Amino acid sequence: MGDNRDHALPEGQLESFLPYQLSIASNAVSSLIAERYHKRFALKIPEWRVIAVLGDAHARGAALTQRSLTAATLMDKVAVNRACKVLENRGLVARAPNKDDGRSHFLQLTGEGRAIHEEVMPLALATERDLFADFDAAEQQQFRSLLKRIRGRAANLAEKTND
Amino acid sequence: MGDNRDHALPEGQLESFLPYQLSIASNAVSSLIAERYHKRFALKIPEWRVIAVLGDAHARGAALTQRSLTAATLMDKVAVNRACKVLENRGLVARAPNKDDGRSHFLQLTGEGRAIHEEVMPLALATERDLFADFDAAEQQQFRSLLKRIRGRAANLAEKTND
DNA sequence: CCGCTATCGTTTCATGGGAAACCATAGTGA
DNA sequence: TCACTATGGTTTCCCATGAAACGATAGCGG
Repeated sequence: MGDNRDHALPEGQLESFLPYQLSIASNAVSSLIAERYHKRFALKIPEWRVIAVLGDAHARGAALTQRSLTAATLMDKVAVNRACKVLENRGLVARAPNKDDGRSHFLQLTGEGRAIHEEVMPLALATERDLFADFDAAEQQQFRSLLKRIRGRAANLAEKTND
Repeated sequence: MGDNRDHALPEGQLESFLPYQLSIASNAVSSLIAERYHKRFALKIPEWRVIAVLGDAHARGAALTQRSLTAATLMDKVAVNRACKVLENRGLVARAPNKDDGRSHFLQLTGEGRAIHEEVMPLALATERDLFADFDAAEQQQFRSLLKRIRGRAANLAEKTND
């Protein structure tokens, strides 16, 4: 028995475990994006998401509270708050009082914020294109649909487990 | 104009951004799994992964160093070390000296560890089945393949960016 | 054998992110 | 109007994670 040697694993069960594959794929993608945004705009992903949503809102002539940002980004309200503070300090976002509710403010992109948004979105879309360059249209659609189903399924199972 | 009101977003650009969908789907799945493992075995995901790989190795009569665990799980060496320490303290994993290299040890599941492994794997597979219950075989295969391609792509782009 | 460098594992440190506690304001019912 | 509860936002605390520093051993070249 000197066979107990250390060696690399030839395709263990972990490799074929779908949630594992999902996790590492997602991590790889997130890392790439985080790196690009950080390098070019010194923005973190939560901040970028807020900009994306606020830019969207601005195009529709709307301003949003943190509450609706939380809903729109699926991020934690703390994460939203932190991102907003950073963006406000950088002068990319401004707060306006909400006369209907003294607890909250309306947030919107400043001129500078919109300028960043104009640059940021193309980088996002370019990165998406880079990543999915060798997916044809049908595959992209399929991928979207599979992800959505999985997400629904997981949420569904989670609430059942929480009893 | 009093149109600047706060309201939920009707399908912004973020919603359709594929990396975003990937991220939230992955989070939902990971949370579900983490919750289940924590509830039934008080194991965290890194610990579970180590058990999975060591169980695999045991079936092949092999013992592994932390180094190869790191390679096999794609986790950080610190994460591997921490998981191993926890498992060792719980008596699920034992260290044997490595006579060829005084810096490392061979790790393997104890009897109790194997017993847990026997319980843990079915739960993993059941969860996988739960999650992908409404995917037919072709869809699962497709999903696997798409994930693998994306992962490769992202890794590829990342190294190009790191220059 | 003696240094020099590389590698394994461990510890320490910094950062990110979520949970819970907290404050202020809103809304509701007596 | 006066409690009482609910909610938006903020702060605080804690845990998970990865980077960097570190100690110990290995391996290599003189």
